[in-house]
Amino acid sequence: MSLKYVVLTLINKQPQSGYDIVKSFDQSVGYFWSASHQQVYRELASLSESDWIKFKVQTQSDKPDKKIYRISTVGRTALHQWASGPTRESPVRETQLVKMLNAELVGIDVLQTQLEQQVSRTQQQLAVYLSIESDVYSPPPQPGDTADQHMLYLTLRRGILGCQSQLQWLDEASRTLSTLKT
Amino acid sequence: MSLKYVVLTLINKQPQSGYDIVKSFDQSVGYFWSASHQQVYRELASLSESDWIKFKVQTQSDKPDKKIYRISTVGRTALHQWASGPTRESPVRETQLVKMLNAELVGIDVLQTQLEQQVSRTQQQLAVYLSIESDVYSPPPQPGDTADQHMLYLTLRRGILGCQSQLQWLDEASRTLSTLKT
DNA sequence: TATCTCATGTAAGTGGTTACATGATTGC
DNA sequence: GCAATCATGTAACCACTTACATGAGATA
Repeated sequence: MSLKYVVLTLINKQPQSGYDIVKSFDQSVGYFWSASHQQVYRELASLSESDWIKFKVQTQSDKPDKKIYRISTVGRTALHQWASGPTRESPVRETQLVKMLNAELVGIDVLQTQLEQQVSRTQQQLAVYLSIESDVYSPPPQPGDTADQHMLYLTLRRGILGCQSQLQWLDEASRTLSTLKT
Repeated sequence: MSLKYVVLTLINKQPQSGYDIVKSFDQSVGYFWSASHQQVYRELASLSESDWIKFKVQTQSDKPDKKIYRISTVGRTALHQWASGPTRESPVRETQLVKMLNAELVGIDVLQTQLEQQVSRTQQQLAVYLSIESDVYSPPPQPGDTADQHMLYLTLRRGILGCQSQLQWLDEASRTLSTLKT
């Protein structure tokens, strides 16, 4: 799939270690892509083997050594080609909806509890995104700013809008379940 | 993951053949889960092997024979247990956002074209959902209707809200790209 | 003494995609 | 004759998860 290109994108922006990339997945890139450290290290190994990236070992006295990866010319070409191509929509997979279809089997109460948990998780997530928006992006990027800044803001916006849409559905769903209980 | 349980859910509602299940994925269940026929048949084989489902071959004179699957007692217990348990949020993966981060590499024009394609695909999708909503669910399910009907409607609503949120973001993103071009 | 952060990996198993394969019937 | 629908599968490969593993320095 495209984890390969996510990793390439990050290395293209800034030469860095596998550990740094993992941190990006936990933080900034995390609101539109997730990956575990095992995936990242395996991807780095395979990208390195196909010569899309190169690395140099950087020794450190106080911390373990790290490998600093940078993109190669072929790598940048490949990234360009991929990013220019058409985008296929990613497959939909919503576990909660499957469970909802089993309403008669599990009972309404169980579903309500599950939805409540989703509400609080989504609200927390949204709160994080909104605080980033007001801390980092107020005012939002202006025409004079770099394309990069605009794009990062747009990815954050995607996260925010997604959460809000999710919450709206969760509200509809909770109301429906309530009416079914009486 | 939970493809296993999606298949179980469908068989639990109504004993049916693999082919029927594949059709469900292309149609109704399609707006919150996707699966290819290969996946479905493999899942049926493995569910059958673990005795969560049973099948009988139904011979047909005009069409090829089919295997009609039904859920077993252990299968229903397993489904109940899974559906009652906590739901983890599914990992986020949005390819287009990764491409957006490469704005400086590929250029704004390319991204605009990609977004336009996403807009038209999403609009088509939304139109389909909305027509189902007005054809099948007007008026929407009332308190007296079956839980199943309410749940099916909610899954449709999830699809609609998702499309609308996506379109809202696409609009924001397109505007941003326009301002960057000048 | 125990846990956290930094930094890297291997191994086994499951889930998912792509391509290949068959064979009968119906409709244009 | 060609494509579509019905109905089932296999094989190879790629993506992803879970668990296991190491080892040093920092902090409580």
